[in-house]
Amino acid sequence: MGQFPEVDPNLDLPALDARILELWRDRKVFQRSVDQRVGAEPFVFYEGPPTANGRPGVHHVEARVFKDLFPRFKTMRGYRVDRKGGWDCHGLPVELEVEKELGLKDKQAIETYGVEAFNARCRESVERYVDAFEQLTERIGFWIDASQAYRTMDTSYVESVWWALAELHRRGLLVEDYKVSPYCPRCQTTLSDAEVAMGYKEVEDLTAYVALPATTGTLAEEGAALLVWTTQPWTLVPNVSVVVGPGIDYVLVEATGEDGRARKLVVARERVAAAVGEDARVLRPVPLEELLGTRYQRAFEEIPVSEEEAARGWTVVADEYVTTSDGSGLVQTSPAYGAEDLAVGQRYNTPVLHPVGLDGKFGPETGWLAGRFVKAADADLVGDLRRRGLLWRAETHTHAYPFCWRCATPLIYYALTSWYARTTAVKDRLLAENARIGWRPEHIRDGRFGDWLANNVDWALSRSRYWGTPLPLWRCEEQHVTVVESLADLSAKAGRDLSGIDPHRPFVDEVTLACPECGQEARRVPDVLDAWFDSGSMPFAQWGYPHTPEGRAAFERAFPADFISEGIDQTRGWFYSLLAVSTLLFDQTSFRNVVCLGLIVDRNGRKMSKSLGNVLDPFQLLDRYGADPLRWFMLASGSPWASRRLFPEAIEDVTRSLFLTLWNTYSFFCLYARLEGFHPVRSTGGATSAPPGPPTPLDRWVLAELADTVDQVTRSLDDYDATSAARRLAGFVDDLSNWYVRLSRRRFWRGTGDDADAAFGTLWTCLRTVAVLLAPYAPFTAEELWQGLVVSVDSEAPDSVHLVDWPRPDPAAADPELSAAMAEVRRLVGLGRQARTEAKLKIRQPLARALIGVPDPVRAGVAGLLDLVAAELNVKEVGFAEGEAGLVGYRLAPNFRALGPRFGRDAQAVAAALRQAPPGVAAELAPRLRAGERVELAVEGLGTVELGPDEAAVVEEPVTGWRVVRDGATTVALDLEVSPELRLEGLARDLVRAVQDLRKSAGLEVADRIELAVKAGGDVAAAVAAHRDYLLGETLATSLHTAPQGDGHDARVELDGQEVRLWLRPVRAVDA
RNA sequence: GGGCCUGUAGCUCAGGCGGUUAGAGCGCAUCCCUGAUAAGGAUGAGGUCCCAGGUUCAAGUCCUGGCAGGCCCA
Repeated sequence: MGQFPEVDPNLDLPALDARILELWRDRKVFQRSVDQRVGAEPFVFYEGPPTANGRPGVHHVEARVFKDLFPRFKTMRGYRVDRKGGWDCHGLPVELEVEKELGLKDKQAIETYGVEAFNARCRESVERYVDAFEQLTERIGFWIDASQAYRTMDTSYVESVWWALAELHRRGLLVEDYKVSPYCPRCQTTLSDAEVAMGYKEVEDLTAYVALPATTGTLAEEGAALLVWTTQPWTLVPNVSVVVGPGIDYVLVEATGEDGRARKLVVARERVAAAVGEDARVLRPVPLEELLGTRYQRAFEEIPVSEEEAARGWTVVADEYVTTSDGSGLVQTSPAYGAEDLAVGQRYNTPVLHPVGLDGKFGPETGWLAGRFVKAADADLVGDLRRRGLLWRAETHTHAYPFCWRCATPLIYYALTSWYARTTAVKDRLLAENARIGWRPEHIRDGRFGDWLANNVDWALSRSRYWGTPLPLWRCEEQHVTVVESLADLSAKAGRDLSGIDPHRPFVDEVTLACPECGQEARRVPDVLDAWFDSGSMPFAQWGYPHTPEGRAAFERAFPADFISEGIDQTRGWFYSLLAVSTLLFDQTSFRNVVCLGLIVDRNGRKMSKSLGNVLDPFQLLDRYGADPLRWFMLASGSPWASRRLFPEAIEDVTRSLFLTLWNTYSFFCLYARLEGFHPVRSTGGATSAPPGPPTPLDRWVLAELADTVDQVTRSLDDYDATSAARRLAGFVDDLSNWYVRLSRRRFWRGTGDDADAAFGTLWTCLRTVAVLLAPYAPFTAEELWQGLVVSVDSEAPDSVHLVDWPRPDPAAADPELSAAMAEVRRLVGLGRQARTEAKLKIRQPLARALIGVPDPVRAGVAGLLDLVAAELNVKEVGFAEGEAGLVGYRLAPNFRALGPRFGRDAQAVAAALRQAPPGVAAELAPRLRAGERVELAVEGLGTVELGPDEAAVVEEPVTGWRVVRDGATTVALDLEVSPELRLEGLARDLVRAVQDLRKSAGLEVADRIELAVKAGGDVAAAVAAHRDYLLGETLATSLHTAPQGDGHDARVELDGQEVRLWLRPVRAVDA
């Protein structure tokens, strides 16, 4: 058997990390931790692929640490947890990164540069950033198999996605539709709702109330105009109808405008004051029937229209979506530029004017507007309306407007054709499956995510871009669509071998097919796929399903996932795409449990962003503090799903309060275990265990706390609650260090008997178990402890903590009564210290007696621990006040839990009577209540009331003239009298202390023996004489002189008002 | 404008089912202890538990309405 290591009391975590990383590599620990569970029940984890379009930030550490914790925990619990990495490679973010690098400004520039070269650069960019992510992954100890990582750009992955689309098409769930979408004119692409959501900004826009003169009916005869409100004046150019609400009351009002001209306007009754003005005069109601079909003058007539079109448009129609929450209650429509507008246009068969180009600029048919970006034309358009007398009022209006989340260009709503996944067809199934998912936090299920699903709309999949999975759709002149589901399928349909082709643009664009229906040439639909569909397909696409037998087997083994974890922003990103894709294809959710994570923000609660300059570089933090404190911070502070403030001091705090505390305990153990030759004993089962030395109450207490910690940590982690588990574990480490070890120190010195064995054995068991519990959280520190505590002394133990089985809670060790009693003891010690502080009597001065009072339920437990109180308070004797005749008084305390329900509003009166019971009454009632009897008490306003022992608690208190300190029902009375004997004893302790200081400054080891000389007079000399053995024993002195004996270390100290001279010299080992 | 979350000490955060003394850590001040020592501990100051109503014998906790911040969506 080896020896425990020498431990450097200074903890250097970054150096420790490097050591451990090497150990893991050498011993292939990750691989073995998975392999040793061969045949075990699988626990399935899915890696949500990060988009490799930039350097990783601290938020990536957050997600990756959670993705590491639970798989490690489950592995130790006996599951087989395969962890396949993954990378999201496609999509606009990557393209934008490359555009920036190449200085390309728009799609035209990309075409000129060449799609093949552009996509090659995209591929390179992705591969470059993947490297940085892999470094971070290793550095933080995130165990995931990077060598087997799936990449959404790989051929087999693309083929799987093609299969998915083909499958949807077969089932009629992939359709093409003409639809208005949020559109970025700079990127020249539509955006998904999730993308739009990322780019809302508060802006001031010019809004206009416009008076459109009626040209038919009674309104025209009266010279009235329709008042419409728009936040986007440019949409009046392609306007084709005005919509009113069927449930809304309209009126005709007369008012004078800014230009001094009186007008008659049709407006919703509710909106008169807001839209027209307080002084508007209501002339008459306008019934809906009168309004409907009324024709009006176009606001702008730049765009030529045919007679036929003119006949179908520019009339008043009705639809439910009109509200009176703002505007005038009359809404203008331009079907190509608004989703509701298009719906109304289709319903009433209005013309569609589509004068805006893909670049967001007005086309040539718009006359003076041609070539202008629509949003930039608003001001001039309003000016033009004013000149022509059609403007009622214009004003700026602050509202949230969507901008392109990557390039910050204002989006416009724009009609294009797109391919859609018909998620609305499976909406009920989405909702039902969502109900089965274990969400952390739970409110996401019915709140944010459930609402989103309830309002589900079809998923627009088309992107008019370059670097993405090409839509596997080929179309001929006759508009017949052919769907391809693999390269083999493509080869067959194209009539030549294309199995080696890169399934990206431009290569697949060049492949043409003979249409199976009509034989004409079919060309690929040029769009690529929304990258969210790629990542949502990972459950099967990561295995190349269903194109190979191995892929099919792997998918079936690992579907659905037991656990995923990502930022809460993925609710409408990956969480949705995963659920939607798997429900469409397999009619079930692809994940059973999901832990959502909040934002990591700076110390002021602001988002970290490059522009604010408040970004923390994870690599710098790791180099400075090591991985474990950062991991712990992510896992243990606050709520994972709330945004959390991260700054260096927060990590330093973790280091100090947890890791340094643990490290001190560990180095303390190793120091004395080496010194005293302690070895854990191997039991027959092969595992080492604590020796069976008789445990002290303190030993039993700490083992009970340990058992409770194992139990609670296990339960919490089973429940995906990392934070509660971490708090319990940190609490135990604190208890172990600052209570168990502190009170047990002397047992580790010169201790070879049963008591020392029990102490060493207990501490070793605790530290060893902490190492195991800590392993999923802080894999580096846990490993270091395991190596030192176990591997160094037991060659047959697992050679890594990460190969160890998770500890089972030990119900036999749990002891809630002892825990409660010890908590009370700690409260007593705190009160005793307070008494000493107030009396200015330092702990080193022994005192004769203390009397205590504690609540009845813990009394028996505390009785067995009184020596701990005595030792901590340096008091000779501690006793309950009860036995001391004349030294005890009683109070009665109300128990509201019992009194409240029984007495209702009189409970307060009963409580007061109890509290104010005179000492004599309390003294008489107390013993009877304790004996379980019911007693009678006079209560003002109620007469005599009978109370049971559960309704009134007895509090006993010392009533001496001593220093008394109280906290609730806990009381300590200290006898402050210092007798001459106690004084000498105190001086002896002072002297010991001074000698120890000298030993320390002389550089002696803790076990060195010394010759000692003390030159002093008066009481100090008397103290030396009276406590000679104590003095020698405490200072490891073999002889005591009254004067220096030659060379040595000496010091002068002042004790008891006089100078004392100390001298010492180490004794050679042979002399001892 | 809507949905959800959050609001407790100077700072970061705990506070099952409502129960009468609201806690911890950090920071600050004053001390103590020291054979874990470039550690450890104690005591103290510091709180209208965001505000206003309500329910209740009893509200940090439950309800309603506000306010502020965050996230998501219009």
